[in-house]
Amino acid sequence: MAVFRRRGFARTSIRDLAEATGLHPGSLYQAYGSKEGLFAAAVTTYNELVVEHRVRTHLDEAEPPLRGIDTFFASTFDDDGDDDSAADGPNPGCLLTNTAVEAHLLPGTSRDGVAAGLNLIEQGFQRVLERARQAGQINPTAATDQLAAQLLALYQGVLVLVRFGAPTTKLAAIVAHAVPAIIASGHHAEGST
Amino acid sequence: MAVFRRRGFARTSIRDLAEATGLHPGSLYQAYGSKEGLFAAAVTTYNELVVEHRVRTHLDEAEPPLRGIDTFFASTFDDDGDDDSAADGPNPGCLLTNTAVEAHLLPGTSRDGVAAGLNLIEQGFQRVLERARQAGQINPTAATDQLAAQLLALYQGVLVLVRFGAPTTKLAAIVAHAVPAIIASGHHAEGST
DNA sequence: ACCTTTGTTGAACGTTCGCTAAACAAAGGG
DNA sequence: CCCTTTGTTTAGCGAACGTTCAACAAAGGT
Repeated sequence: MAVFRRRGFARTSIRDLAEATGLHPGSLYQAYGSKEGLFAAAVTTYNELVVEHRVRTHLDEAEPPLRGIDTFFASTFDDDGDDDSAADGPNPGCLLTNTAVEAHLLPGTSRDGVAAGLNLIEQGFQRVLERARQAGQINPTAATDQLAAQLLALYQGVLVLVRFGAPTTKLAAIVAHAVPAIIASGHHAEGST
Repeated sequence: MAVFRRRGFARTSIRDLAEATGLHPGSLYQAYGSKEGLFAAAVTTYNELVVEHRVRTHLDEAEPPLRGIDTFFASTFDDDGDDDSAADGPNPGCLLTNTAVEAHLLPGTSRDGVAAGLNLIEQGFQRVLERARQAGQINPTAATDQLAAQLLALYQGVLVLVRFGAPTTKLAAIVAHAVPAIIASGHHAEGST
């Protein structure tokens, strides 16, 4: 899973995967049927182990709710993220983002996995925005589904820049301003009505 | 160039490129030295033919200035973009975005090309924001360099979702709300001071 | 016309790829 | 214990890969 995250599907060979898993090619084929099957399983596992965990930690359990959004973004480029990010070398970004740009060249199972992962994130954004609303942190009439979609787009963009190695200070500034701007647009637009 | 954009570096073979260019492998090697050299040249050409053109059309020449930002975003998923986008099949997104997530596995020349392209876009955003400021469309004290960085991140995220095949209506809604929210944050933050 | 330089072609090289199947090992059941 | 089933290993297959180079063609100069 980590190897796919760093190298992408096309550049990761079965031999790379054999080495990373400690299993030999025959076993991998026995278990997953093909390289694509293995990849789809890796995406699913990534969603379960990484995405769900991050969504739960930062979006479902953080207090105050809006603080969780900040840390969700910041943890993509801080060194306190998931295990893979702590490893030496360039930040691997997010398997979903890295895969999204090549997903149309993969079978539908991998694409469905990416879609599921993106949906986890978007729904997580929406839930935390609902919590923020109930906590009086944002306007009661803010369209949280719309805000969640916007945050997802921004999040993907930040991940691209993270992956490309943009300076951490720049990323932090982007997040510090753009996230509140988007969230506040619920306030602002309604406030001026 | 178009093949790289659709398939990425790793998945594009020299034979693909020979077919696309009409030149044989030996000629490609004579001219570019290696597959990586060819790729770096493709990124440079993409910046010159596609990115510069888009930046000039939408950001440098559009009136009113803020309208240009809208069309710059919208043309990533409308069918009236550059020639490649008009072709049949999934939207190829942006070569820079697609490359950014694998750039650390490529030589520095390609990475420099991606950095140059991203910079073209960011500087284009900043120039159009300056124009908007002079036209009285945004707050005179807005930090246009900061806004430009935020717009670049959002733009990259939109491109990821475009590439992944997100519904056009969803993308349009994201752009319609998030872009003005970010731009208005110059207004809003200063307005409340 | 002939020679030199530049550019192109096409076959083939060594390497790597995804994948397979026979051989082997481990686990389970009677 | 023996047999069957399941899982693993390992060598090797055919195909594809990036790249090279001898042969050929085209362009330029005298």
